[in-house]
Amino acid sequence: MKPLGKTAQTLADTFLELAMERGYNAVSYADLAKRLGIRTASIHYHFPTKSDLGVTVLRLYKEATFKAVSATTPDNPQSYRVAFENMLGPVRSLARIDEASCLVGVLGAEFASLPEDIKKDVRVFFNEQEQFLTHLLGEGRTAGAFAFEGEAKDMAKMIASTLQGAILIKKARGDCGYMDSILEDLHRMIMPPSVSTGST
Amino acid sequence: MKPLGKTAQTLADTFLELAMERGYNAVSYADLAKRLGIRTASIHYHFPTKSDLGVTVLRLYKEATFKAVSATTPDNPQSYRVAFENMLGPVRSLARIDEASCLVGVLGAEFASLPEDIKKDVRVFFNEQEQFLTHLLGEGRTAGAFAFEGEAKDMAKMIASTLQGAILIKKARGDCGYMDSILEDLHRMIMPPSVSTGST
DNA sequence: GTCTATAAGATGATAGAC
DNA sequence: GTCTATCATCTTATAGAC
Repeated sequence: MKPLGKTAQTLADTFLELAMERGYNAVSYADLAKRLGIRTASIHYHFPTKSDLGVTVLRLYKEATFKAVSATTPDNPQSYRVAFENMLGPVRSLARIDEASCLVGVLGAEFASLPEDIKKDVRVFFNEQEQFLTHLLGEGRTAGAFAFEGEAKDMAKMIASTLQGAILIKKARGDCGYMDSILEDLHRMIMPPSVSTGST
Repeated sequence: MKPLGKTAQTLADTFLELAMERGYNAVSYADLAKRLGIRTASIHYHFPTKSDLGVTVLRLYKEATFKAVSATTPDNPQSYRVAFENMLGPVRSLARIDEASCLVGVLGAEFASLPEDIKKDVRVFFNEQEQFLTHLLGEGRTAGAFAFEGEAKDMAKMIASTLQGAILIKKARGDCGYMDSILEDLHRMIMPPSVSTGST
């Protein structure tokens, strides 16, 4: 929606970075203040409460995650594969940072301890991700872009779960290469035999 | 190793329950004291520091997870399938509790904020799980119990990641049925066409 | 083993000056 | 927008009585 001011944006960026490493509960205003060289009171000017900050960061994260998704064209099979690859973009970025994992996954892990606003947004994220993937896979299969057995929704759940788990294990093991075989396997799982692995 | 006293055991059980819902950082001695009807000082008698408690709980969790794994018999294909199903036992239990997810996954999500002892144990857990699954799948395939393409290690990573991610998403969405299709899909992924889904 | 009492520090947050 | 000062509360942890 409305663009953040410079300090607010830096605060959001920093909070995201730390939360992806430690979790929501382990990031304090004091941590952010130290990083930016300001006082904690100044942060409250931009984000009155911690949950305000969390909601904003989650909103930006969601926008970044779904913006990469180009519009698909029913008569062009290739467009579905492009959309799928776009969806993987942020994942591939995260895969290279060994201390970080998906913000939404982290929040999911801490779920019961989160403020109500954030709980809601995490649920919405997973719902929308599943819907997006289900449509992409279902319509893409009809268009001949993908090939797999069973329901599109079940494949969407498989892919979302595998990515989420892999990125988490990658972080805990500090192994940047962990996701390589996973991404290839997922690719193989939905691509017709003719399509080769599109690694970046 | 050494069995815990009654209070220590209850403390460990309660900590596990709460940590699987909220994360490690969001469970305090005050929470435990309230639950057991004792004072926080009493908890320090059983577990001097919080990381002592965490390490103990993680050890018990690991033992419960791996104990279900029966010894496999190379000349009996069925024994590999039994071992695989035993491994899924704890997962199926967790799948039915909608507020809970895997302790190790939760700790993985909070990784950078954890005490060093616990970080180490989390890493060891994931390492051993991968090794166990790799051997089970590899030798099981040789024995004719499983059928899949590619390296056993890659399939082990797929399965571990998918389970971890699915159980996390299940918790965030509060959807007990979420894992049903996932477990069936994983089954289908490694079982020869003749073997039907062994649902509990 | 459990208690009271207490400490020392962190935490999220506010009021009001500049 | 950022600061100082201050707050109430929570957090892990210890000393010592019962």
